[in-house]
Amino acid sequence: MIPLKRIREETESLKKALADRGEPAELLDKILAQDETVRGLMTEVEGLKARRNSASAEIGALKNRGENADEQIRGLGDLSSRVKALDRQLDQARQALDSDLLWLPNPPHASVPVGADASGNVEVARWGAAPQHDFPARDQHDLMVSLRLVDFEAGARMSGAGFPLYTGRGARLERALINFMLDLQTGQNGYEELWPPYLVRRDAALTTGQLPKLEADMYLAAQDDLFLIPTAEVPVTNMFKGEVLDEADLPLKYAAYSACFRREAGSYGKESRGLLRVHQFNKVELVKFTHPDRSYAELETLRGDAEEVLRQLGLAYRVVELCSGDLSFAAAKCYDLELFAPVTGRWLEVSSCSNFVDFQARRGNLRFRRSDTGKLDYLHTVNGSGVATPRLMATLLETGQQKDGAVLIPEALRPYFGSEVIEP
RNA sequence: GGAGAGGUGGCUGAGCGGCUGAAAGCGCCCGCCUGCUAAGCGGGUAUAGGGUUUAUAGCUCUAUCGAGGGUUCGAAUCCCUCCCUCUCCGCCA
Repeated sequence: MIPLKRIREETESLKKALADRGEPAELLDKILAQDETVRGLMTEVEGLKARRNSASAEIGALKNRGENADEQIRGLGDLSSRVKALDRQLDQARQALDSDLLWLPNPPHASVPVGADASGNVEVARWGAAPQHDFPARDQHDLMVSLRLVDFEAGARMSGAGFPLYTGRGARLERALINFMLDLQTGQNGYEELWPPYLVRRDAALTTGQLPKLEADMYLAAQDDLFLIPTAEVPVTNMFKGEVLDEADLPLKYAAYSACFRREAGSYGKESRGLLRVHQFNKVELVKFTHPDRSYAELETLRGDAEEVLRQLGLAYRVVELCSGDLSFAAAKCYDLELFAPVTGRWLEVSSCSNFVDFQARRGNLRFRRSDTGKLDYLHTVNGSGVATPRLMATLLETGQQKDGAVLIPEALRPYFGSEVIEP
């Protein structure tokens, strides 16, 4: 949420920032016009209210002295009904304005490269090298099927395409990955572990920016009007909704495992083969509540914490800074971590590390008290996956496969998986 | 699912038609005092928005006691609807 004052004062720079995102300027103009209307009505109704209030105070004073106030009361009824009518108009105008404000995306940070779409993204780091297999290597899908790690057909039978059923060693490998990542983040990286609810209320999804714009991307449990979380970011970011934190406690760092549910409407075909794009998946999410002055520094370290997962597993990856046109709705700046899947031959996004600055904090009313001034201020939220498992498993399998059809498990994962190899 | 209680400031908690933007306590800030610490004393301390303004200073107005509606000249206080939380019972992993 962008404060109105800023929209008024920095109209032109905001228009440019939104244009960089590919967002048309009309919405901003509409908001400014509505703001004019609201303020005009406000001035009018507040003047009337001031008159009404002072007249009422006089009546109160008279009555307290036991005097008659009938004369003063007469005539105020008319004023009151005018106030009521105007108030109604004002509410309407304000509601229209507020709901439009919720559709404005976060303007990109000054450091974000300008670009129209993913082609404008900038690679900022690269690590490791994927193996060159000197045998006919299988892709992630074929490996999962032949090693019976995932039963895609059975999953589809019960839930439809995109709901993988992990079986046997596949289920164990999935569990190993989750435990490995949680231990890493809660251990050496110092995050506190959380295990959040998977269903959230509307207002929680509004905080993080899924609502109102991205409602169609989420599953809805209609009977109770609860959304299945697309990421643990949603519940975790809301854990301090409406609360006031102490400045000295910042930053707060949380690592949360959750299942994630995404409708991914309209994205089928080659992109979704195997585990490349699914409706339900597992993920360890990292969330930080930070001081406004520190959020960009915290974004860098969070990105490092997510990268650490990939490094310890010895997988080749790159870091891509998203350009303005590819940023998600709520993000001001974002790095994607992409694994290289050697057989599929593509870079696979396994994490988005974003700074949302005060955008989510304003929507969710997440505040802290400044110790120097004693004043309330919005904190900043930073989060990223650390990381999502499906493409991680896919890359792990493609990378670790051997000539004989077995898959070598990375050393860091062996204590969790309980074995160093998946035999054919 | 059934029955009851309740939602007030950073927190606890009074108030139940006008003198209440809201007692008291805690916390926090400033000052005093005590060789350190603790205690004590005095003062201050809600948020948002509009107007005015060079000003995020000041002044002023308005709103806010879960949300919305109603009664009234006037509502934290009375009435209605909804949301949420808690307790007990039932059901269930």
